[in-house]
Amino acid sequence: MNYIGVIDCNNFFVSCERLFRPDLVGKPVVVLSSNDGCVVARSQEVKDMGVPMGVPIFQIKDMIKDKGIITFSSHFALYRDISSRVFTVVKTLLPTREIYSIDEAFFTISAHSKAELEATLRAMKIEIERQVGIPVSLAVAATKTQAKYANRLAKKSGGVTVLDPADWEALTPMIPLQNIWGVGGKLEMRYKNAGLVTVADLIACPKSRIASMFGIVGVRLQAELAGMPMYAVSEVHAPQKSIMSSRSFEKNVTEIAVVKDAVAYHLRQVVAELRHLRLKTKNLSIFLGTSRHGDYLLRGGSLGVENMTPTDDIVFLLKQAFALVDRLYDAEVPYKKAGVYISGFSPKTVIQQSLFTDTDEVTYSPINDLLDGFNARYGADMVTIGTHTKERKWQSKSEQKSPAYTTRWSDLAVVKT
DNA sequence: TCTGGGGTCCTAGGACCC
DNA sequence: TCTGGGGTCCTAGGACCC
Repeated sequence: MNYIGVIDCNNFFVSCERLFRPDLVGKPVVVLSSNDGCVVARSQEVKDMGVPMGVPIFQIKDMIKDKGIITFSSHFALYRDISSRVFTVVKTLLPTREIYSIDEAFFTISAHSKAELEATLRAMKIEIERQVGIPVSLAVAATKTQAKYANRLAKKSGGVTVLDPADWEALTPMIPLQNIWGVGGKLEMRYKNAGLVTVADLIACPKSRIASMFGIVGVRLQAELAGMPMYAVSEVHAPQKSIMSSRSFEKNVTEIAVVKDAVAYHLRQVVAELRHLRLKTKNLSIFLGTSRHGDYLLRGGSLGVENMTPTDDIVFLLKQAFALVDRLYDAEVPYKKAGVYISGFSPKTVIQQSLFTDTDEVTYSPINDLLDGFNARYGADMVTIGTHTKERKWQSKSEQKSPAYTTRWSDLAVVKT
């Protein structure tokens, strides 16, 4: 029988930090979001204490102190590097796989018997852990959605779970829809209001009713849960459709100059990535956000422009981004977040001339190549363009970051013998 | 006092056309 | 005096994921 599986790293960010701090194995560890705002990864010990995912750090301050929880700021360069090591090994074991996120991949596999498959997966788990040192779980079932659920079971039962169709069918009356991949809080409520609580309920519901109440998303979910794959495992990574950069401010910001500095920073980030991918973009939008917990909740927003001719020119885009800020910015509103979003990409080599091209649009500043050179040599964003204020008043804190063990020479781990 | 960031896909509703 | 309706396209925002 053919199966679809998912492999993922256990407590990935925490496991990455522990890789270089073996003394922390068995101790309670959390990794914080940027701005050190909330918990984004928890070790098993912390999960067992009942600390939920995403909890604001200030709410568990006492617990951190009392129970000796060790905290780290997010360190994405490290996690990305470890991630690529994991997938390099995975590739040798599972040729047909689709990398889905920084810490997980789908794959296909076939086997004659359940016992044989379990033994194969177990051997893979051991091999990955031996080569990279990050603990992983593997689970397989008939579809991606079923496999994601099987993976939850794997985490509680030694890291490997195989669900054949009979296993799955027996489980469906006991699985609440809220535990299913693709069902968040809002959808769970809507299903509940329609009298659908478990996976078995959804499978038994007439397709026409699902279609009229929940649209194409509901129909696909039903099929996946019934064992008919709607989402194939695709080895080729679909080209990225958008690039975003955004960050919360440490404090509320009301000066437009500071907002513009932040927007200029994010624009430099997305354009650097765009140029690295050798792409050009048509759509540029900026967004300004307010606190999610105040009187100005609905005062943020976004605004975009579409260019007839795709571009990767920082000077041109910066001018447009600032014009968007001028239109969106409201002096009465305290902003807490800003970001830049680009989409509508085409390859850099293709010169797509529009019939209606405004000649202003195709100008290209030599500053771009200059910046690329500086960035390559001295690291991203050493040289800035479009900055109004001296300090980065908007920047967030990241006070407990681990050393760059794998991406900076000076932070290499030292082996003591 | 203090609540992440980067993605994807889908849909509701406005603008526009005839 | 009487004042349509259906289709398409686009965009902002919603919902979800990790």
